[in-house]
Amino acid sequence: MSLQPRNGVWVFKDLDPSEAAPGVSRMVERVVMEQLEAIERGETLGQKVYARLRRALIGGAFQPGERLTIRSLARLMEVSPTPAREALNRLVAEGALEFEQNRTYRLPRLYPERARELYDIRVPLEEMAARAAFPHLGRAHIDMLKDNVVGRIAALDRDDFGTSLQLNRDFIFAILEAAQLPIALRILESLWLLAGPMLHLCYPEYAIDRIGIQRANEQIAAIEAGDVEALCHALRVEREEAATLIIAKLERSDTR
Amino acid sequence: MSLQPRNGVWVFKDLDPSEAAPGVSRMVERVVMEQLEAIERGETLGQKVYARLRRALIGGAFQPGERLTIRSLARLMEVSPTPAREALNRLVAEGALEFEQNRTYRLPRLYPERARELYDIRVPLEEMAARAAFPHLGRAHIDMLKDNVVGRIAALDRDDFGTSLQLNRDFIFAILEAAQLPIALRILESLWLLAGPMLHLCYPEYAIDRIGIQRANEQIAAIEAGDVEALCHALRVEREEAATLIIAKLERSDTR
DNA sequence: GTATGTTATCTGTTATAACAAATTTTCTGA
DNA sequence: TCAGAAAATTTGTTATAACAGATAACATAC
Repeated sequence: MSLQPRNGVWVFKDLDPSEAAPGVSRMVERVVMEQLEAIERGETLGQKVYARLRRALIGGAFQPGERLTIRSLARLMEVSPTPAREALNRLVAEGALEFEQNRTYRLPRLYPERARELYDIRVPLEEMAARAAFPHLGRAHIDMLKDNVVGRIAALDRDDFGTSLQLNRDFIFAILEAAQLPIALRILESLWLLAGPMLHLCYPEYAIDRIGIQRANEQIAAIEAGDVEALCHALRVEREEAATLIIAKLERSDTR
Repeated sequence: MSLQPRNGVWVFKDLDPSEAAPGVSRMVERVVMEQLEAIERGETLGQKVYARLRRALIGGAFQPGERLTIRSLARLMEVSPTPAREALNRLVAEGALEFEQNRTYRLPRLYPERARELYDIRVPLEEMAARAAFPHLGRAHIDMLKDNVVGRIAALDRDDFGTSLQLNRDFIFAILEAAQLPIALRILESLWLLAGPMLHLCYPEYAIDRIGIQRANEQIAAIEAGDVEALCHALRVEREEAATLIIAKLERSDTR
């Protein structure tokens, strides 16, 4: 498993065949070790592959429209095809990958309509969750959110967009998790996964003028003031701004 | 694969061990046939098992909290554990099954909070979809919906609650599909699957006074009148009535 | 050079065997 | 009769082999 930076993103994609067969006994040994390690923490290999692949997808490690194969993923993760296939199937079930007619796994292409739909779903769902979360948001949450914004500003100051995006995600889900709605949370997490490649596509551009920071501060202020409507309004505005930016970007680069 | 009626529902659940081993060669032969058959229509065995199991779950074939095992499902469907496990994992990814700490598959228990959450998610999502669908709803759709209601009344007249519930589902999704939002549709289908066992739990009770028919007619009238707000209002009212009934029922029978 | 047919490789799918952990059953001792 | 230990069974997990279909590479014929 070798990770490499590509276009400023951490990517693990080099399927160099030269390192594919480094002695079977050595490989089996390593697999067994990983297996034990995974079992130690109660995680199956399939879950581990899924988690890694998910992180890679959010991180923008793969190109939209790119094809993924069971065996290459298995080689990459140093497991057998079985858990690799399991991870791919789970991502297909979530909509993060597409399973085509000819039985190939592929990253969805990014069309403007897809971005539009994603936000049309997220906005009402997140608003519902925010309303449910509101009574549970106390001093501890507010402090955490403020720290989060401080961290984001610091990250932006040093052009660390990866950390900034991660903190952006943490901010949103800190609120959503407070709603204590497990089904909604699962859906929203899968929607974040679907949005991942898009966000990554134009995040520096979005973050550069720090409009997101401003919206975050508005949301914090609304929570402190006990104003649900203001929170929902700031939330809607932020998402709509992001959606507009992404859709515009996709429309410019839409070759279909 | 033997189906049997239980509590008025079609169930395939008898795992009588006596019919488990009807001669290996005979079984292999049948599996190969099924395999060829599945490939003919471009469907994998895993997809077939998934589709059947999904239908069974919606139909109320399993009790909430009931445990499912890979091998018993495999025996039941006359396939190997691999596609059976694939189907179970896919249902876990959708939230229709729970995967517990001790690595067992189990149907979620029905608590009032779960029903409440399900409707809190469905209502804003379906309203969004209905608004998106509205411009596409023409004469053909209206006629289809009217036919649907006629069929539902006829089904209720002969106490055919299974058909009535199926037509209820068709009515809802006829509108939702018109929105042409693939991601939203996928989510709403999985939510319908999650709601399946609940609906089935108290459907006759809900259908008996035909309040659903009344709401359906209101929705049709709203579409004919070109009144989006009226459509969404009728939709919200219908879902809220159903939610109230289900939650009340679950609270009465909640042993936790 | 282009088209066509053939071979080789790669693809996903599935059944199977082996393994460890959990569960159930059985046996044993009081 | 009951508690507890031991054996047997069942569980999910994973690697592997075999298979059919799809794709690619290559050679052959025009």
